[in-house]
Amino acid sequence: MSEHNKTMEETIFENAERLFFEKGFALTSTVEIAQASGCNQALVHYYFRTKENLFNTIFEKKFKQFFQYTFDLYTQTEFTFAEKLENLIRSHFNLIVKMPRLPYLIISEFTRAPERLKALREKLGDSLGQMFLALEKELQAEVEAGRVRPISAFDLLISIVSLNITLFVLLPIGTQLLDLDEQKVQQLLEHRREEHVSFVLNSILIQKAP
Amino acid sequence: MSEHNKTMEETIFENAERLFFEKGFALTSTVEIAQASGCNQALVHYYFRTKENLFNTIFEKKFKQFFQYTFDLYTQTEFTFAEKLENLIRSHFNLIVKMPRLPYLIISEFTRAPERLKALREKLGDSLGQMFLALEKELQAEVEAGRVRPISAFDLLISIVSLNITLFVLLPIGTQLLDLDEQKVQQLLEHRREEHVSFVLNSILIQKAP
DNA sequence: CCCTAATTTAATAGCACTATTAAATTAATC
DNA sequence: GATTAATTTAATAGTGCTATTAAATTAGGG
Repeated sequence: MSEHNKTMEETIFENAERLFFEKGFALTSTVEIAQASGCNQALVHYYFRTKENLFNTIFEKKFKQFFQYTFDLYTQTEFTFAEKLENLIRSHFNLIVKMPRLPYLIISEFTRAPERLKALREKLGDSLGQMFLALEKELQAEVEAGRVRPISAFDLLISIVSLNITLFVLLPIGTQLLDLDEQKVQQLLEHRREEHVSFVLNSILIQKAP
Repeated sequence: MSEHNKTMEETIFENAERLFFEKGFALTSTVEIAQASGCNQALVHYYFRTKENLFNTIFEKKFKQFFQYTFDLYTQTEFTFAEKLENLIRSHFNLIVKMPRLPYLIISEFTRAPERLKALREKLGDSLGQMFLALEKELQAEVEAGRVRPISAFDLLISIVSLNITLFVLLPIGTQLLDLDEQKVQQLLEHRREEHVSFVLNSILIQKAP
């Protein structure tokens, strides 16, 4: 239990968050947000002025959160490269499990209004760049040691991200298409998580001849 | 040159196609389609009755086209498994190059209205299933021969599709974020196409000890 | 209890859009 | 050239939405 009862502003914010994530910007109206929060629609505008404003606040919060986590994933150091990579893939996957609609939202909202990207790039700061450089350095050391096939950190990350996000972007469609129940979905996710790990490690690690 | 000048119905259809692919269903209005076609907005409704109708006609056409092509990709037989796989990945990639906005449209429109899936599943017929079975059979033969690590056709296809489509879904965002010009985009695509081939083949083929 | 500020509501202006209708125009046929 | 059908337009009903304004209500501090 939190100290105080939720203020209406918080309630609105949370309902907006939920609805935007469920249905995206265009299909969520301020009327609906108000109804879900048990207040008048004008109140939504009183607190957040515009729908765009409200959405951006929510979106930026989640976006930053996501990339901050992603950054944190790569700061442990007591592992081998292969282990760290394995961790990275699993953690990134697990992170998306917690925010399964974020990839779709990022895609659809930046496709709708690409100009917002530049603003976010600044707000993100260097964290992503730092992580990238750290990975690149270690990766190239492994390549030179002959333990990893030649590949750039850029390519490696794109591939990992592609595998992870597409699964969640296509999951609603796949669930519908294949008539999957909750349990089947769970199984599929666990299976694919390990498949992503295998897929990437098998692809870049050079097997020693026995 | 075609035999006759385009009828207004065709003009409307083509402009609608272009606009829907550029901006998706929600952000394209029948007014805009009419303006682009040089006619009154009522005419769009005269020929196609509703916007939904027009969109579905266009979408189903492209969707079928895409999967028909995909199916055709896997009917050649005079190659080794590795070569066929290589072909499949490259051709699938090249196909998306020709319809780069289709993946995004499939994702966004089925996310918007998932019930349409069932209808399309029937219209697609067996072609996809056939291709799937053919691949599965060959794949498992390779696995048993020890030339390929154990993996299902399902997993393999998901991974290939993930790599290929995410690239195009994220490309508009990436282009904006990294300030890529047309030439850089071209280079990136060619590079990634080959990277996808390497990534998949390295991942599933078992290297012989020298 | 009164005053003031914060919160909430009711009402509505105004926009963009889809879809329909009836009328006008063009083309086709006889 | 008159008649009919096909095409196109003008006008508009009707919907659902965002945002604003002014008024009403609630809560807190003196």
